[in-house]
Amino acid sequence: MAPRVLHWFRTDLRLHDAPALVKGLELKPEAFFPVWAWDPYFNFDCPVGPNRYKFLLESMKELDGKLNKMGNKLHVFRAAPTDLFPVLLKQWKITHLVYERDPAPYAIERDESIKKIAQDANVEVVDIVGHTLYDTDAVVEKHKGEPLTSAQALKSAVKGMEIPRPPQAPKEVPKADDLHLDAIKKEVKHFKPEHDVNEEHRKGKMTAYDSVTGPKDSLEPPTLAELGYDEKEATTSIPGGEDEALRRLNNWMEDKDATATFRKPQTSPSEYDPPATTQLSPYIKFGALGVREFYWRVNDVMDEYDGETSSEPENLPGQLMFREMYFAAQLGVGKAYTQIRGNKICRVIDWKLCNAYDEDGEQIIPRPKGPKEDEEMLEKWKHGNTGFPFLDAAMRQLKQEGWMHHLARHCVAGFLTRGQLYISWERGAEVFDRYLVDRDPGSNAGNWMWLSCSCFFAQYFRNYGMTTFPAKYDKSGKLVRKYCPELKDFPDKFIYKPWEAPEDVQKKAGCIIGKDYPEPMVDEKAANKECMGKMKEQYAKKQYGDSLLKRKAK
DNA sequence: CCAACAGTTGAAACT
DNA sequence: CAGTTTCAACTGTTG
Repeated sequence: MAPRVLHWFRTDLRLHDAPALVKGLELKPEAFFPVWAWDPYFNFDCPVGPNRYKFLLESMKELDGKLNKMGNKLHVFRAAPTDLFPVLLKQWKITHLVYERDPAPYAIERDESIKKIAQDANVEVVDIVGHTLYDTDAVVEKHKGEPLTSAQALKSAVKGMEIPRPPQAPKEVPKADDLHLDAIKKEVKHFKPEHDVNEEHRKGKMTAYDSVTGPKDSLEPPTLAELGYDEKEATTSIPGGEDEALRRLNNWMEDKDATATFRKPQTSPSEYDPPATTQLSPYIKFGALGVREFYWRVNDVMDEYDGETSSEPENLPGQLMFREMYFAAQLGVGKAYTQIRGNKICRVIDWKLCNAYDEDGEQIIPRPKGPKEDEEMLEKWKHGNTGFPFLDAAMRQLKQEGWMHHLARHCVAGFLTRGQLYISWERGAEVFDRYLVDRDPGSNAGNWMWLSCSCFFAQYFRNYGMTTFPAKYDKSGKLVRKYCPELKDFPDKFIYKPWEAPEDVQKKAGCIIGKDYPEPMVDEKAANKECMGKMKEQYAKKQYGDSLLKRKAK
């Protein structure tokens, strides 16, 4: 029987460096069906703001356009994959289901179900590594099945493993044939949400799931309006799509000095136009940029470079290695990786506003509110109203652009958790999940554990100064002047600490502290001292998240 | 087993 | 006075 291939796009919205796509095409299918399942899980169980949707939709649209030129299209269905695939496989007489492997816990569980469905339908599943540089399963196996928690451990584990060169982008794809949409519409279960963690974004009516095939059987992705989101709130200036990803990559690679001598800790978090880092993370997240393409392009530039190059972990390949490490940590821990409870690598600290669980150990969604005072502190942090200009600028940039420089993420994360507010990193990760365009559960939860000294990093007495840290990179307060415009006329001297400016300076700047911009919400030094004392106590317990489960079992 | 060391900082004490 | 060095509430990895 001639192969009939369903290519399931998930982490690979691209044609270049697409090993799974190439593999499917090598089967020489008589019919080829590119599919995207608009999965309710990502819409109702994961926090997601308008910017990430905008970026995703642009990336999907561009890929769809490229497939159109080759006489095909990206067929978007609005259903849970487990409801959708049994029907598609049958109606389209699929012989091979092909996809790029996704090493996140939700994806693994989902794909296991899909594999069973495929097996029952006598369909061969072809899953190919491509979202990561290394095969994450192999990395964790090499580490005796344990999660990896250091760059060094990753280095040892991947010794001898090759990173393949990316394959060429296909120039043509076979056509799909009869879609049998009427039968599909009849057979696929209609989805109704039980809960919705994104209510705060849905100002309009949510019609996205009214039909499995979309309005007029268009098989288009839902618009922001269909999701009930306000399009005006999608304010990011980072455009989605593979073309833009490659344009940005090429642009960076042309600057051989910057590429070959890149040192992350020395890049300024105050630069925003353009930023001091590559800002390629959103593209990698959705697979608009192939990570192996990025890796090899950087490597080639560094190989050919005459001068002295920077080294890991500070250089560009080193950044990608952190990503690999987080994936390998996440895979080793499993579903509990994004929370404290049940997470064996995560230190238990008596943070405020931790996740809540019912008697069966299921997380209660939405989370019941904590003490009013704590919730108010979280809100101030979330919306950039803490009274610390650099922190507020960074948080407002996050909300507006869906992106923040890595070192600014350090600064705001330190403040929320071990630095000043002593609020659980779970809350911080949730806010980042909501607003980041590049949100990836492995890297995001991983970095939050790192910054809160819950795992990966332990020197809790190394703290970020809300005024000193930004000043190290930029005395002029560029980022503050851009994202906290009410402070833009303060002199440099006071830009990170306007509350210290004398009254006449505040008047001249047209901004009275406590009226036009908030007073600092805490005494930075005093709060930090208190936090460090608590961290010392909590560290002495030497307790990890898996112990919370054991106690429960008794 | 132990020692050395690295780990995306800050502040104070130094040249 | 600007730039550099040192130490400070620790832990995990490596040899």
